[in-house]
Amino acid sequence: NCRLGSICLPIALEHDDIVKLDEIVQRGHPLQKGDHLYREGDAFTSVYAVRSGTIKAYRLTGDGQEQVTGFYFPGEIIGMDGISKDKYANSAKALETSAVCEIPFHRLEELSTAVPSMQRHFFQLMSQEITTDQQLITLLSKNSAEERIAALLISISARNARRKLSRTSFRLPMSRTDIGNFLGLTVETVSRVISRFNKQGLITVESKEITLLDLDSLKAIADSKTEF
Amino acid sequence: NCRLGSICLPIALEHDDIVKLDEIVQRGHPLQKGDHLYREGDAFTSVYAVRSGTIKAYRLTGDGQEQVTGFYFPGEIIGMDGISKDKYANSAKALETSAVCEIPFHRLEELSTAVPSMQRHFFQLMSQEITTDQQLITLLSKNSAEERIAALLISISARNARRKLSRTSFRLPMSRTDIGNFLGLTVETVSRVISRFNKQGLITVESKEITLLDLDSLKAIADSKTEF
DNA sequence: CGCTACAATTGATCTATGTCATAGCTCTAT
DNA sequence: ATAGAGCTATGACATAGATCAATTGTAGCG
Repeated sequence: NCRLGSICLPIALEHDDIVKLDEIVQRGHPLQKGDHLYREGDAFTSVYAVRSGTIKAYRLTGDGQEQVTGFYFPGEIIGMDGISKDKYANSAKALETSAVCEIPFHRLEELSTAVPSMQRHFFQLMSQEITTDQQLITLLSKNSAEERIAALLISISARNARRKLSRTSFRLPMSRTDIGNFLGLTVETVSRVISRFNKQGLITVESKEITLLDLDSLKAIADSKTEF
Repeated sequence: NCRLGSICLPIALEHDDIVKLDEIVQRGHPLQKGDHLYREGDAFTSVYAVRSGTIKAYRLTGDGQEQVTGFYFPGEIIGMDGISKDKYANSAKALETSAVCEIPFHRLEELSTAVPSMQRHFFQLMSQEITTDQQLITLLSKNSAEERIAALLISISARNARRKLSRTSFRLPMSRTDIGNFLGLTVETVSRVISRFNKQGLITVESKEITLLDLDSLKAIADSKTEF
């Protein structure tokens, strides 16, 4: 029922292998809004597939500020940053009621050794995370506030589409502060840009409910520099 | 002689396993300044361990600008971003005469299946790349020009130290333009900050030759927000 | 149901960094 | 050597976005 085979794992795996993976996955794990899945520095044990809800990943800077490093939606995998040092490099916190599948890493390693296609798939997931981070680097280093926010809206829209949800109408699970933090902007700037998009007729907003009225124009703004 | 065992692969591997790895590595590959190791979009075949010199990784944005995503020094591994889509997501170019060891990925996969510690090590390398990228994200989104440049200098210094080279005196292999591009700054800002550090007695510069006179102060500037 | 605390908006002002312009420097190739 | 093509440096000016401040909106909670 947690369709790992099709969502978390878009790559072709033999049916038998999916069954094997299925066996090591721990279900359940309901999280309330604000609950932590793990914290920066905790011993690394597992990666998690988001089943429902939204998870925010963030790390603390030297002076105690928060840096949001990603938002994770259903079907996405979180926690792979913990592998290198055997402890999580980020904290992960639920932005709303969420559920995740826990995948104990040592089991995943064993399975990867036994099943080469599983190993390959996991290499690909990690590589994917690298390229996603590099896209964010580009966004932060080259794009204006408007471009960054348009890119985020388009990204969320595309991820919704992948889950067969509306591409144009959805609820933003994160606060304006989190958006700003993720995109390297202040809350005020985020608020202003969103208001501007609203006035320009590109979107409609009622607090967190958002409707993208002119996807093409938003894409044009976002893609002016980078795909995201 | 290419001491893979100790530098590229700091993790403990059995002697026999190192020998096996050694067998699949292709030596040689001399690169002249400006030569490409691979280009964005090329079919992914191998990852590379830098043996000598410096390699710059970069990608092109939608409007054709360059975004530098990393500098790779001896002992570091480049090309892992290519795994997810079976083509390189970055171009890699030699900033000076360099040599690399080519590690064909399909051989590495086979070896990883056969040797669990090898698999684990490669997972760790990829995870390491993720956390490095996330540190850069933080740097770009939270830190001032001075902090970014101090952080880069400290990072290069630390990587030199790891190779038993001088921690305080070295040649910057990349141009000011590349530095700015990597750090999300313009050349002019890079130049000005470096001049300022010079005037403040923190460093000495003669074009690309640089000496860090006051490592502690530089660290204080860099670490004010983030380790790098 | 109303209180409280936090989230979002909006305006006024400030500032770090970008942009533009110029000039000197450095390396490479002839 | 020397010419040329890029690099690097530095100044003057412009601006996107930060900061500060005040107001309104919203969601938990007793």
